[in-house]
Amino acid sequence: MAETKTKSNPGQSHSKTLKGLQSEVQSINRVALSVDCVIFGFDENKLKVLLIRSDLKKYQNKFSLLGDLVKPEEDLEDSAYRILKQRTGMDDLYLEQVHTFGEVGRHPAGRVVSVAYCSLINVQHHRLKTIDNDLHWHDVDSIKELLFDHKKIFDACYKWLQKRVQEHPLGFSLLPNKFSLRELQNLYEAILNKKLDRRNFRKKFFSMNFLVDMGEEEQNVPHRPGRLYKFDYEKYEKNKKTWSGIDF
Amino acid sequence: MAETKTKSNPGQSHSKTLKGLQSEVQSINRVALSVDCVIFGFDENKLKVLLIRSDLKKYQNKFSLLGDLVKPEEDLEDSAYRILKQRTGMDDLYLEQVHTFGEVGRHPAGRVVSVAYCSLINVQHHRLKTIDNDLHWHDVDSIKELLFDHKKIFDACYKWLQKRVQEHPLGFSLLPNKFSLRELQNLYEAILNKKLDRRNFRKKFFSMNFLVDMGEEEQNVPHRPGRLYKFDYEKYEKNKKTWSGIDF
DNA sequence: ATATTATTGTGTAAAATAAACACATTATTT
DNA sequence: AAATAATGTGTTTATTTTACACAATAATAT
Repeated sequence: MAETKTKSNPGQSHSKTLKGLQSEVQSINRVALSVDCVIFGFDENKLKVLLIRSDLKKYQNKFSLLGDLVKPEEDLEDSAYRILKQRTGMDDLYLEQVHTFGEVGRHPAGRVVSVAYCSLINVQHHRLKTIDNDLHWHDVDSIKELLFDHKKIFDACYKWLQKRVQEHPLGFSLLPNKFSLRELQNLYEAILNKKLDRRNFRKKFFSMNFLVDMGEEEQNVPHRPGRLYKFDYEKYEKNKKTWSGIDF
Repeated sequence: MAETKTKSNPGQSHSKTLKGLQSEVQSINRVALSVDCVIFGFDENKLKVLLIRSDLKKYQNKFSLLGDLVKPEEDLEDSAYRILKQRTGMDDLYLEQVHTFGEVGRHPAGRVVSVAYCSLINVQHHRLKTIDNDLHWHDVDSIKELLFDHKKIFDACYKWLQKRVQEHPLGFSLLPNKFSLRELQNLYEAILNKKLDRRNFRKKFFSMNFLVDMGEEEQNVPHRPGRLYKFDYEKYEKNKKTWSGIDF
């Protein structure tokens, strides 16, 4: 919040005290604030989203994003990290704020404004410590309806991801540390929902100079194994100025 | 907000009632929510931002963004439009949400989470109905310090604008309805803070097929006058698929 | 009137990037 | 040993971006 002034008193400023503002902030005009996380994963060559069956009896056959109220003494972003930790058992996940949804009627329990965050996780890691029986991965293209306005929130985050992944190297958060170029391409094809040219795809990523050849090969594939690479963040930072895209 | 479940009770769901959630939403965990608007203008070939001298006695020598608390019965976006209307007297301004700032200590009056909006206005129109003596246009490159964390909010919105203007035709909101290509280029140079090649600039905009030649020329310029154009939103919608950029 | 000034309006060539496309190689399976 | 299925690699073409110069025009100064 910034400066408020009564419309009837234009041109007269310095009329408010901090104390007056404090009481305004502490008593009236408050709303419930929540965070909803759209957590993407990548498994079996499909883009997935982590959902939970609604806690609420009335809505128990609907799926929902993972969210919670922001606590009064908690930074907004910390709130999102807390939800991720509670739900996945994982720390240090990729997390970015996408949009805030604040229509009056969006939540049946009253005025709840929700800040949407997008998170990307490595499904393999998550599998080992799945915490909650009601949490499930859903194919993104199977999402037809969600609780409240969560479909709208999901759509916004999915579009955001499709755009963002073409400008920033965030897809690696969805893959194991070591991956083949085929896996990387499958990921991009799943996110963008279109086929890409294999040779041009390889050329493009190699030219960006942030993939490190691990000198290893895929195991247990029923065909010639591909080389394994890892994403090197330092090399990314060093080279990103020289690329063509805005700031991939 | 979405689904909350006590950490101590994993795997057990459908445990909450809507009523229970309602009381949670209505009593505890509430915060003050505000909207802060970064209002850009373009005048004398410079990008400007509309600021107000702080209302608060304690901070009366600091400048501030234009904001207010969100009312309990007001859509978030409507809150932003209300602020714009109050401060500029103008309706139907370009407005887009940019980011939400929710650190615990960001506001001295208590916990205030703020949603930042970016707005673009035609300064010529605004001049005619300036409402408030404490409102002033500031060159964006003169902004060194603002109230609270408003500099951070401003920076985020300015970066957002620089990126957004290269993907969407929103710069026209900053210009008069009729403008010369030189004015348009000056605008882009001011926003991006760099020189552009005049011939390539013209070629690019003409190729996008949304500028309509008004058959008029500039008046009162001390040199050969340029032709005047207007931005045609319908033509933009019709042709935007055919361009090179992501979705300029 | 004339010259001067400042800016408009226009096209092409070179460079960089993106797109299209085929075949030999290598593990695995049969 | 043959069949399978995917890897690894380069070139050609099309498209996009960049760099760059000069004649035309209206206003101003002389």
